[in-house]
Amino acid sequence: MTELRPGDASLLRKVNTQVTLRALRRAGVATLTQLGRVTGLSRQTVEAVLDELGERGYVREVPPDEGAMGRPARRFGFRADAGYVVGVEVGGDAIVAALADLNGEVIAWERAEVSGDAPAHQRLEAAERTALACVDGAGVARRHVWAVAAGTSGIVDRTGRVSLSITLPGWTGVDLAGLAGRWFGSPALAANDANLAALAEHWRGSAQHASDVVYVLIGHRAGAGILIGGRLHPGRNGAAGEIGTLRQVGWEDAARELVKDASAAEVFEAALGGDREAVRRVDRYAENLAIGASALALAIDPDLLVLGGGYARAGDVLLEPVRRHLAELCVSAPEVVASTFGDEGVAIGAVRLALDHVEREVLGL
Amino acid sequence: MTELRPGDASLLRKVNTQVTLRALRRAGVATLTQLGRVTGLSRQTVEAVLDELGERGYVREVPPDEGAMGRPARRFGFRADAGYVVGVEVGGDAIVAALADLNGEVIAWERAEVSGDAPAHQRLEAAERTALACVDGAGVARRHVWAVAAGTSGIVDRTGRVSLSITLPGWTGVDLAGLAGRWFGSPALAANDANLAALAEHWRGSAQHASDVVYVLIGHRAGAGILIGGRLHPGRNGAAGEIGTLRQVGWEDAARELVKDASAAEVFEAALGGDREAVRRVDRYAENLAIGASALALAIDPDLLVLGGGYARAGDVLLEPVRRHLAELCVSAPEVVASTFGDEGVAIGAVRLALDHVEREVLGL
DNA sequence: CGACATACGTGAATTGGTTACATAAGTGGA
DNA sequence: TCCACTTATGTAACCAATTCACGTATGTCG
Repeated sequence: MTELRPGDASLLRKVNTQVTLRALRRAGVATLTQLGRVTGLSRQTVEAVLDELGERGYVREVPPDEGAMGRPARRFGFRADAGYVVGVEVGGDAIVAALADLNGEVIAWERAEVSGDAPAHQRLEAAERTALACVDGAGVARRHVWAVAAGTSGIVDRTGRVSLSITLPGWTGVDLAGLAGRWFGSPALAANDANLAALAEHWRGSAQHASDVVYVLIGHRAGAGILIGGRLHPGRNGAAGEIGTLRQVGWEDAARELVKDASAAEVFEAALGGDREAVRRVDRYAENLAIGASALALAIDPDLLVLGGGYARAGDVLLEPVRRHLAELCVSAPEVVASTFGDEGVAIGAVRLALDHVEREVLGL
Repeated sequence: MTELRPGDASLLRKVNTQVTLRALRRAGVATLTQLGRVTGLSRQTVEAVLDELGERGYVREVPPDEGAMGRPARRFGFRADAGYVVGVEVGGDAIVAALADLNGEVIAWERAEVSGDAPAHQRLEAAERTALACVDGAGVARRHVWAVAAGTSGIVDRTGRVSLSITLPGWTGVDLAGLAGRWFGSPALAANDANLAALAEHWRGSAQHASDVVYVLIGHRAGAGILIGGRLHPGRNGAAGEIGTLRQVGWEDAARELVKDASAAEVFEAALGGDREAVRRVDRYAENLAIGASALALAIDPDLLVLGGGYARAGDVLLEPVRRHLAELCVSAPEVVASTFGDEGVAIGAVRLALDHVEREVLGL
């Protein structure tokens, strides 16, 4: 239930600040009159709001446009460089960090390899180093990082603690959000990697126009992330989408059978070339995948199913059989598309999560 | 995305009207000062709001309290009888209609049997007759019915049309909401029965304190309804929760095996008495149920799983083995409870859905 | 250089809300 | 019966946010 609070006059200003800010960010740079028109507010109100935002450092005046008719209008722009957020993927064999401004423009990447057998403390140190290097390398002051989000495999509870990890040694029980908060002394969040990848697709990828999304992250292990109404649905324990653990679904050994003796890329390549055995194996893998995916699709009836992660790069060689099997299994199968992002999806989703936090807590609402 | 509109002063009044109305409905009857205290608004504002609501017919002044200290305060109450809603279950072999006031108090029930083989038009006529009889019998004028909602088995799309029904003859394609709208000339909604039953449990049943709920309706056929954030999650095509159609899940023939030669009630009775064969059959049924339920639970990771419908009345004889199998299948199995409502759950959920519509559309927000 | 277009600046009016304080209308005890 | 006490009501002054109206400023174009 939405907690409904009474409103005095200052509520109006809050609402109109949000409206104006949103319009300004969409427009990039705009005049008072333009903002008044798109928001439906009077020019005077927009001006008052922008004055306030200017004092708080979120908005700056830019030089007026030249060559236009009439008196030149003052122009304003959102100060995307007023603050920054960091999104980090703490993966099995790599750390990926992204630094983004308040518009979500990624201005720096940093990447580091890490052994899959590395103990938790070592992985955490690598993550911290990578995040700090990313920020320092871009010449951004650390105190300007307003929020950090981290994504990792396994089940992450709502406090940002890894409550269960099967793949990473010593990872269960790690308070990822708590530790990440110390990197920059900022608020910090943590979530499951597939969930974040789903968020990324909804933000700037294949799922922009979908509201309910199931994202299946496929690689050595498969996991799923779920968006309901465009928002993360982690579930009570952060375990939503963990369908792979159901024996009947068969995600456990699906990947193992696929690769058996060759690398996954080789198998997909061979299947694309028409190799009978490879085609059969890919089809079998697709079927297993489709069983789990259909369980999710039937449960949630999403607008869209996105396949991402390493194996998704295979493209239609894999997508087609998945679509075929899914259609057999589902009453009304959702559209199936490939992820837009490659390795960066999780970090981009983490950036989005951190931005969500900033927009909620700092910019108000 | 929440469409963010600019606010002028009248927005404040809207917000404060909602706050006041909610406080008044919670309190039942209250004075201006009391409402001011709980809402955080000034007495004057509350008075102005209540004046308006009084003119619109939603609030009435009641005689002041006697015997209290100080000047007697004017007292106000929500006029729950300003309007009514009707909730109808259009089931396989019965129609159940409930008439409720704006507080959701059910003031009349009406029930009619209908043959499972009855063609669609006959079932629809029975539904209309039952709904009208319910309202007429309570002495409520038909024009005071502000909204109607109907629940039925099968997949109901977001326009309220039955897009797929396996059990009821000729039911696929019926525009249930459209037809129900003609009964009273009111707005009308339609949804899947399990979804509505879930809503009922969340409103006044076993799931009041849960936010994400999976409700499994078990009887001759099993279906599921899903609540996310306390709200209905029908999915893109209204098919969310239709996990039973997945072959691997085995809901298709679970019930058939259970009853085989006896009635379900007899089997549960026998199992309770310790009959080995009956216990074995119930356990097998519970396992099948748990497989499907665990797929839903893993997908959504709900706060609570509610078992309802005819078979759920068996109680712990069935619940216990379901819990046991579920714990084996799920990483972190949700709590499992029995539904609070018997046959009335769907109609009560329909009442809630109709009330939701009224509160949204008529009372504003 | 004047006509035109467009944005800016200011003041009054409106709406909705709050605080402060005098006044009204009960109860309870002397 | 009357007076103190308690609690609610009524009224006035004030504030915050917004809008509208209108005059003024500042550019371009012919």
